[in-house]
Amino acid sequence: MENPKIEPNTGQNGVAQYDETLDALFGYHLKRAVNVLQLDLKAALKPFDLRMLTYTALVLIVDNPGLRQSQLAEAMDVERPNMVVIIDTLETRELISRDRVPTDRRAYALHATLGGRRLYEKATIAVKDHEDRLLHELSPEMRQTVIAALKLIRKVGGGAVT
Amino acid sequence: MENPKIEPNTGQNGVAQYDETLDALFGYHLKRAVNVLQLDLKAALKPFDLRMLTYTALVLIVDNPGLRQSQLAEAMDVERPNMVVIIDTLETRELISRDRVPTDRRAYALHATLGGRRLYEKATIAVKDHEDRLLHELSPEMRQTVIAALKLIRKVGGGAVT
DNA sequence: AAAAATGGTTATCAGTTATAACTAATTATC
DNA sequence: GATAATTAGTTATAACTGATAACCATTTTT
Repeated sequence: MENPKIEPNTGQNGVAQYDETLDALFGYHLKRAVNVLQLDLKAALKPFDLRMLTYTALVLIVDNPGLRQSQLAEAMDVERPNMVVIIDTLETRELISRDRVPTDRRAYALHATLGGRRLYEKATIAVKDHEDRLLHELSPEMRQTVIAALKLIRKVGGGAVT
Repeated sequence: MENPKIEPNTGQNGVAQYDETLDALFGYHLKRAVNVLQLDLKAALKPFDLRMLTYTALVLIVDNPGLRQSQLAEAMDVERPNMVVIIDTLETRELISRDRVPTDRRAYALHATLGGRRLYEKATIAVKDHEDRLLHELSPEMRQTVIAALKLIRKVGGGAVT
């Protein structure tokens, strides 16, 4: 009872690599895998000076020209105040523009600039490369199953999934 | 080209629910599902005044009595300085104790108290309930496939997976 | 016209994550 | 055996993410 259970299964530094309780949790595995993916994604986006949030925002703006900030915030599940700084950095770098909407002078319509679209293209290629690299061991059927499972989780817990 | 692509597929507030570029990314789906799970897990742990990090630390300490802080930090992929505050909160609540190691007077051996073990039991039941709730639509085979896929990702990107 | 709601902003705060610099103690090196 | 290098834990600090309250300007509702 005194010796850590980890002993029979230790990493290079004698450090715990396995825990029965955590291993039994689905969410634990999900979180660890996401950590791995995010670390690599972060590195993949670094050359473009983009972070996950700024990349996602750029993608949504390129794909949905004229989007309002509040729509973008809702789509990204980010609070409106936090959206402001994300948009600010993209606008400062002249990747997007905030254009006044004539019909509603409170709102801004977001548009990607030419530079924004170019960066989007290059960054998206890098992101796809990153995914190919990390997922190459997963068969297409496996990927499909996983994505289906993830959508089910979202449906149960988070509301509508399209 | 002006109208946001979201128009044909909008949520209750006319907000983007779908984006082709993001939808094509495995990591995007993974992240969204994790967000849903974590939100629910957070709520499940709240009655015990535990957060994900403090719960995980408690679990590892209960399951591996005598663990050192640095081992715990490495197991949790947390920097040592950040581990200190996590351990502090658990110790302040008398869920664990820091015991000096006679053979190495620099180190602390971490042990759960009786109260810590009891909270562990109750919290773990709540966490399992939470998972049952959110994963009930996933068949056992599906769960197995997903976990296998997640382990493959970790193997490719993050080093050893046990 | 007044009240309520919406779009965006500012300020602020809690939580997570990372780094540098430090003390005390151990291990390695000469 | 003394000195140097390493290790365990700590403190302080900073950047990033995430959430809330309060505010202005402008619509929309009543």
